[in-house]
Amino acid sequence: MDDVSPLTLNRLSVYLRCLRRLQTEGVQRISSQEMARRFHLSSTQIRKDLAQFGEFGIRGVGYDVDALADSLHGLLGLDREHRLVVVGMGNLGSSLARYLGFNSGSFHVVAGVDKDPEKVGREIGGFVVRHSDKLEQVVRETRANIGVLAVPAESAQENYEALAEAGVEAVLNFAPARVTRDPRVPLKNVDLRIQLEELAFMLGEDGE
Amino acid sequence: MDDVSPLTLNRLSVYLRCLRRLQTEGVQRISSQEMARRFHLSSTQIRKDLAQFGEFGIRGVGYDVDALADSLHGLLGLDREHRLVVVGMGNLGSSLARYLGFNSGSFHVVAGVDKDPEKVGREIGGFVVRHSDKLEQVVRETRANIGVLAVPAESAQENYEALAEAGVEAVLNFAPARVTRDPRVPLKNVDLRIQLEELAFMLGEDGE
DNA sequence: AGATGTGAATGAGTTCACAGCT
DNA sequence: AGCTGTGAACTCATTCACATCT
Repeated sequence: MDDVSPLTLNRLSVYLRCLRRLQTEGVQRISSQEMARRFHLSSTQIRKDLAQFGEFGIRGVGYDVDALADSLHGLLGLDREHRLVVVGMGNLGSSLARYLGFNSGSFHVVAGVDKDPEKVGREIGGFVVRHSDKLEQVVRETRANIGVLAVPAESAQENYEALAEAGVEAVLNFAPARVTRDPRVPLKNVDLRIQLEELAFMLGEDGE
Repeated sequence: MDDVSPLTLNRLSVYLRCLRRLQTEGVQRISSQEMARRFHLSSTQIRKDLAQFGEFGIRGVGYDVDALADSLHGLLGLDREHRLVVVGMGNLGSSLARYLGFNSGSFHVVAGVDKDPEKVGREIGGFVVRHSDKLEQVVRETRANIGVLAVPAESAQENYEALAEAGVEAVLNFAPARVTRDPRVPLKNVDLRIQLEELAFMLGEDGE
């Protein structure tokens, strides 16, 4: 299993979501074409994407919805429980803690830290905010394995490093900043402003 | 100006952010190489990306930071004011309203609606929540031009259509659902679960 | 000299077309 | 007959290499 492009990976998540929906509708088998039609995907691409990980279908028939959903679930690492620690409990951070906390499934927010003593001690989304100085200890105690960066752009780098140091295995960065990666700690950026700016550009382009 | 790939577009946003940072540091001129080095980008790519929109640099010298920032700012449509209406004022929606409200710049959250009468009337992030039935009226009154979908997956489609109907020019979708596009109303999906699942996969892959 | 802007070369990602299984 | 899985063709994106300008 060489390495998988982020594009493929995103699509696998999408496929899983589509399959979940089919499950709720009681669909048991589906062909790539039918799935493509229903969810506006490409049937060839579905097959190519899946082919990277094995043969999940039955020729002449299609895919078993439950079986494929289970396979993708496992593939994406969702059979492990993932424990998130949020760094920066400002507006964005506390919103994320509350929001992601609900989403349960395989992801749970287990801790939050902030360097502002004012915020330390508050209870948000099922845990008590701790001070950033205690990050390493917090990670150890809660066995958090994913860090969520919700700090201002200026302090993104240092907090990423602190998370890496504290022992998390991956970081999701919401700060609008380019962070230099530690090769051992995968990083994904989620930048809301970029998304908005992309939309803004589209508006300008073709007029109404 | 044919049409621009989303990848290029995202990078333009990144470049703009880098330039803003250079401005705060008082840097007046920068070469593509220096910029690439500082922010972990590719110098060729910077030049190729910019070349799609004109000639912004001075050969032998580099780019004027202020001038280039202004150009990108305009290119991305940030000299217009964009007015956002949030649909679905649950956990995610109200968080977004508060968060995006702060981020000022060219984007302002001017309204929010929800179909739950319980939520109608609350004040969040500078406006009073209105009922979803009034969406068209709200859009007209506030001159909102971008819709933000923060509803459950099941109702994403109908609310996208309602937004299109009500006259917004583009939609940012936070619901984890595949929405069928209206060709007149550009749609961008932001799916936090996909991001988390991508990270989860990376963890599984290489072990620690 | 030094940096931009750009055709040409390479690489990545997607689609086509069909062999092969059920 | 119908649908999967996949090499081959194609399209899109990135990188290279250099002519061009200050």
